[in-house]
Order: sequence, then structure tokens, then C-alpha cells
Amino acid sequence: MKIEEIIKSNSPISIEKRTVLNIMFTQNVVAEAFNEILKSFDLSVEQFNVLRILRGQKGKPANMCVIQERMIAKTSNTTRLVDKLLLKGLVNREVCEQNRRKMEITITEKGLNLLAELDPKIEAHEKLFGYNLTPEELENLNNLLEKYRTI
Amino acid sequence: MKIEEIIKSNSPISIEKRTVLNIMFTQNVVAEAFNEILKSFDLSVEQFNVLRILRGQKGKPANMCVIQERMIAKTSNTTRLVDKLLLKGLVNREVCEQNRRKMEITITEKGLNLLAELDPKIEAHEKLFGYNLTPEELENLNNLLEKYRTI
DNA sequence: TACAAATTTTGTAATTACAAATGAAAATAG
DNA sequence: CTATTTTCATTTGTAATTACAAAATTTGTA
Repeated sequence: MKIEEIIKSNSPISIEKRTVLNIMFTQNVVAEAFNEILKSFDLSVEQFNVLRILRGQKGKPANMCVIQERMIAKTSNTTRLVDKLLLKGLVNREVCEQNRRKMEITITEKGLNLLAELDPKIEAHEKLFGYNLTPEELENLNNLLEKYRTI
Repeated sequence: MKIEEIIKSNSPISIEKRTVLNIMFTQNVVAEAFNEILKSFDLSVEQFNVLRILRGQKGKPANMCVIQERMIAKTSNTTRLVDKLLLKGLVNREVCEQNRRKMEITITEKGLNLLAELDPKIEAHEKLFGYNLTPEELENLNNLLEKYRTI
């Protein structure tokens, strides 16, 4: 469905405006499907992203700055996100001995197990959307997006 | 900058996962720039979108359902969004005489003036991002996004 | 009338935004 | 070399927003 139909616009829209709307709308569709999966695991998208970042550290602890800079949405309140994950026993948090300003966050066994359980569902979700596109088209889409946001 | 560098991933990412991340991240970049513009006008993106929807009605009032279905992010609380716009005098709200369950929302002169003032700034923002892409590439990006989200 | 559907509002808990505050380390001045 | 200032890293306060479900109101219908 074209973006014009979705927002039910009857006047013509410039290609630039159309692109912004398309990006916003598409992200929304993907994020909502994402949310749907995570909801049954009582995780928000941001909490899930933090867990993934921590798993990517492969045992090496991450401090708050590192987590923040790797998040997709930089605006989230990392402290309180980690608080929530702590309460659920999905991460550990301790003061860094070398620099006591920093926190060392690691993912727990429970956190890793949760991610392992989620992995196939997330992967299916990711593949579902690309389904109508050939690998070349997907590659093309990625390149265009990258180029698009580079100002 | 490639999405792998942004999230500082050292392990390979599937093209499907890469696409999801790219869409999420790009939307975030665009939305933040958007927000930056609207902030000085004391408007949130959603409030702005509601105003645009109302302007698109060309005088014809819109009820809450209509507004909701045309919004990019369907999840917002339309009642309270409109409340805020009412407080600022940017919209009018009255009960529909034909069906008293419905509300008739219209944009005020003040709302139209605000949009008129914003228009060139928003347009510049939209054009800024597409700048590195030819019109054909933009067209292509739109088509790919549309195809991508169609499941 | 009584019941179901449509439309909007409200309650309230969780999350986000943004600025200010805290605490620790590093740099600088006397 | 100690006191002071600046910078870094994180947390906290609080107001605004969002999420989600329940409630309220009006309409249509058996």
C-alpha cells in the first residue's frame, strides 16, 4: 500500500516528504511487530537491545556510556533501563574497580537463556519483512538508507 | 556510516537483521532532526502530525477515529494530543450534532498560521536528507520500503 | 426494553525527556 | 603537594508522554 493511501492524502506529496513518511511509517510497522514478540517475554524493545549489546560483549563488561552509544535510540534513560533488567535478574551491575565512576554491566545466564529463547522468533520476524525482496533488493535498500541518512 | 559500525558489531549480521536495524536507526535520525525543529515551536511530532491531518481536511472537521487512522504512529492517545492542541488554541473541538458520540475537530487560524510558519523549515529538513540521492534513487527507496513492509 | 456496537474519555502504571545533582577522577593553581 | 576547579560517568527529580485496559456515552437493533 502506497504511503499516500495510508495517510489518505489527496494532494500530491513531494518525493522528499514521501520518503520521510515512508521511513517513519515502515519503522513503525516493524517496531510494532517487534513489540508484539517481546511483550510475551515482558521486555521492551530497548530492554531487549541492551541485552543484545551485553551479549555482544562476550563476557567483557559494558559500562553505561558504551551501552548508550550502541543503542539505536540514544534518548532512553540507560540507568533505569538497566534497573529494570536487574530486577528481572537478567543483568549484573557493579562498580568498576579501576574507575569507580563507571559501572560494569554484564548479562547473566538467565539473560543469555532468554535471548536464546527469543533468537528464533526475532529472526523469523526479520525474515518475514524482507520476504518480498530479493537479496539484491535488500542490499540495495540498506545502501540507500545509509546514503539517505548521511547528511 | 554502515550500520555495523554504528552498533559496533564485530560479528557478521544477516542482511535481514541489518535491514531492520537500518530502518530503525534511520528513522531515529530523521525523527530527531524533526524534533529539533518542532521543539522551538513547542510542538511534539505527533501534535504536528495531527495539525497536518486537520489542515488536509480543508475545513471539513475530522473526528478522533479519522485522526487516529491517519497518524503514522497509531498508538498515541489522540484525546490527550488534541487536549494539548486545544490548550494552545491550535484546534477547535465540538460535539458532532448528527452523532453525538463523535467529536468534530478543526484547525484554527492560529494553527494554520503555525503550520505555514513551519512549512519551509520542515521542507528544508526533508530535502536535506534526500540530498545525496538522485530522484530515481529516492523513488527506488520508496518502492523498496513499500515492498518491504508488505507482508 | 434490553443488549450490543461504536466512539471517545479516563485511570493508572510505565516510560521518556530534560535538566540538575551527585560522586569520582584528572587537571591546574598556589 | 594540597586545595580548587574542571571534566567525566552516572543517577535522580519531575513533568510530559505513552501504553493499555476499563469506563462512559450514544446509537442501532432484536
